[in-house]
Amino acid sequence: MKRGSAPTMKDVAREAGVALGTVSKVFNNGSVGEEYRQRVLEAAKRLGYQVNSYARGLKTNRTYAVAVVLPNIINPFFSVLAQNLCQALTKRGYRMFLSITDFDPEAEQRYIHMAQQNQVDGIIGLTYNPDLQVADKVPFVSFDRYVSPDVPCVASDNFGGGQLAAKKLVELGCKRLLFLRIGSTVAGESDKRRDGFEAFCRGMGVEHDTLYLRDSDGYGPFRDFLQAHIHQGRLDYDGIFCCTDVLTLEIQKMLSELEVHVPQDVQLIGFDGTAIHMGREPDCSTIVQPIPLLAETCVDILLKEDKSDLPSLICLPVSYAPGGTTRDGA
Amino acid sequence: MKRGSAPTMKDVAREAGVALGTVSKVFNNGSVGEEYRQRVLEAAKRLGYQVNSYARGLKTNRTYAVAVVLPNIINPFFSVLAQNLCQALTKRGYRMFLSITDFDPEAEQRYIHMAQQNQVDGIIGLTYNPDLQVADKVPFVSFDRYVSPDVPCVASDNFGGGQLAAKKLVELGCKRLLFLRIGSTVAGESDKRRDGFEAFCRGMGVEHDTLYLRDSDGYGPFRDFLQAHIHQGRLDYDGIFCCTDVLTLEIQKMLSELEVHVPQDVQLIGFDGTAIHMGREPDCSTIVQPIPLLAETCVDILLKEDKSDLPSLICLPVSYAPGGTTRDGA
DNA sequence: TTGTAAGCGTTATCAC
DNA sequence: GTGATAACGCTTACAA
Repeated sequence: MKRGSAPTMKDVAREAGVALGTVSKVFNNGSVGEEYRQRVLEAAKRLGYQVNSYARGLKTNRTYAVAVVLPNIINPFFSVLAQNLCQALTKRGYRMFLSITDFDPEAEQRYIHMAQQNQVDGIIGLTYNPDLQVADKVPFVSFDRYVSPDVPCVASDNFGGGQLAAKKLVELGCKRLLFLRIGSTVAGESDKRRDGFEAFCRGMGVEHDTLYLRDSDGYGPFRDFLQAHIHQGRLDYDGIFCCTDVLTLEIQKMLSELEVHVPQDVQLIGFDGTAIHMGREPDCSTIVQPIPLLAETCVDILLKEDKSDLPSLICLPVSYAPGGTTRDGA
Repeated sequence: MKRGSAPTMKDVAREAGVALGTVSKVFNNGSVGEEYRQRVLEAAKRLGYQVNSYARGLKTNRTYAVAVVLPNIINPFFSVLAQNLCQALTKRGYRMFLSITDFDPEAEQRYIHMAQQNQVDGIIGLTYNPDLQVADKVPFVSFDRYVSPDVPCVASDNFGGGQLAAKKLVELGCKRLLFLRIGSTVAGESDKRRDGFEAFCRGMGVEHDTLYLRDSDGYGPFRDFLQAHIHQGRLDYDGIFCCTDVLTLEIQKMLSELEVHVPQDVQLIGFDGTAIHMGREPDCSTIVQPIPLLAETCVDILLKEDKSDLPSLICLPVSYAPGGTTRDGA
């Protein structure tokens, strides 16, 4: 053993007085005589030996590492997702190598490239690059976004969630509904929240409007819209479905400034339910995404050996949770 | 090139009609004739070649990967820290491999082991295992916790922060102060928040009390304590320093239920200021930890070539930010 | 400047 | 069941 550098299998073999191959077998659950196995294990412990996973990876082409590419982990939804992905991977003996893109399409592409170069066993990505190039050499699962026909996409049942939100509001007595959304210009699964909402309203003949903003617009237009729809102190709408919980809180704040009372004058339902997965009470009444299940599903699909019959879209069920912004007691 | 598997340098060499070593030099900025370089680059592009970093790592013993070990990334402080660490590492050409311990000392030890086995170039850990074993083979930087004499620890100036909080409250007119803390039983740098607070109060002759809970106690005792210290509708204290912003919000909620008004009747200062690093308004008046700087510092120290003159504790400066729970306008 | 060849620490294939 | 030996894809002397 060269001084200063870590011990290798060779060192262990010499220390234990066995052949190199025998040591390898011990660390790979091969069949080895019990006496030899003990000798090897003891020698390894004496030397403080650890398998060099890079050498192993070079040989086996499996690295037990998965790259996760996310816009950030500051947004609670992303951080809870990241945490659940990490745990799901760990449970299966994989390590998570995390990249933060800050919504930059070029960074997304760069990280995907890097990940491939680093021989990861797979990539899970939540990306906004409409023409993302992903080599089909390494398995890829996309979260909430369609990438290409052979890239499976995992998402919540956004359409169903939109329907559910509208249905709940109607059940809670609302007569005139509003859908509020702010987000990326890039098309994604979550756009279907609106589709589901409108489908339900149309189907039931419920009056409804929609305000659809892009991130760059900021919240200002929401305030203007709400203000313009207050007549004699009353808001024209008695039920609002917001595309995220974060937006719901923001709208609630605006309404409070406009002296419209939640949930007496108007009831609010958001989307995500992240707080629930953080062990907290929900911040608002909301459609809950099954984040732990989403994470497990991403990982399962990614690591599935048989890539032949991959579905191209997997929608997971959402649920409703009251949280103070509707008139169904928490 | 064997069909189905990725192209290697050998394939590129053959395709370009040059020797293997030449290809290697091209990808390592060695000196290669311009004509050869072009030939190699083109051949590489044609084949879609990417350097296999595992093979490279095996040879060079540098993997450009750093393990980050955190209790979770759901707590906003940790998630902002993780994000900043990730960015600091990326900036320097390193990848972040994240482990979530959920405060489990055994998991901490396990991940440290794993990280070493995976030949990372270093480990940054925020751990609660009082007798963590970390091989001195791989560089380790500890966040907020003393591990051993030769493991550098990076933390905010918690003592100074405690003093600053007390000083601010006194400047804002408080006469009788209270320090509230809940946290781990494991000793850490953040315990010094109390020390600094008390040192200031003693030095200035300010009346003060302290309530020091462990996580397992829950928030209940705080409520009892506050209730017991309300006489004729007035709280005995007019200034409270809470050990985190999360606790501050919790206390604020309790006080509101007890009909004590913040900041009129009592002023609150928290610790962390995480919201500021998320681009939000602070949730409460607070002592702000310089999270981006903390992350940069961890990474700088970890990757420092010359390990000879490592300080054992690096304290970074904190600052005060008003946020509505004190009587200095936001 | 370019090519050759010897490893890096494993795993895997064989003879034994 | 055990032990040589040849890869794996790359870097790096060293020779040409």
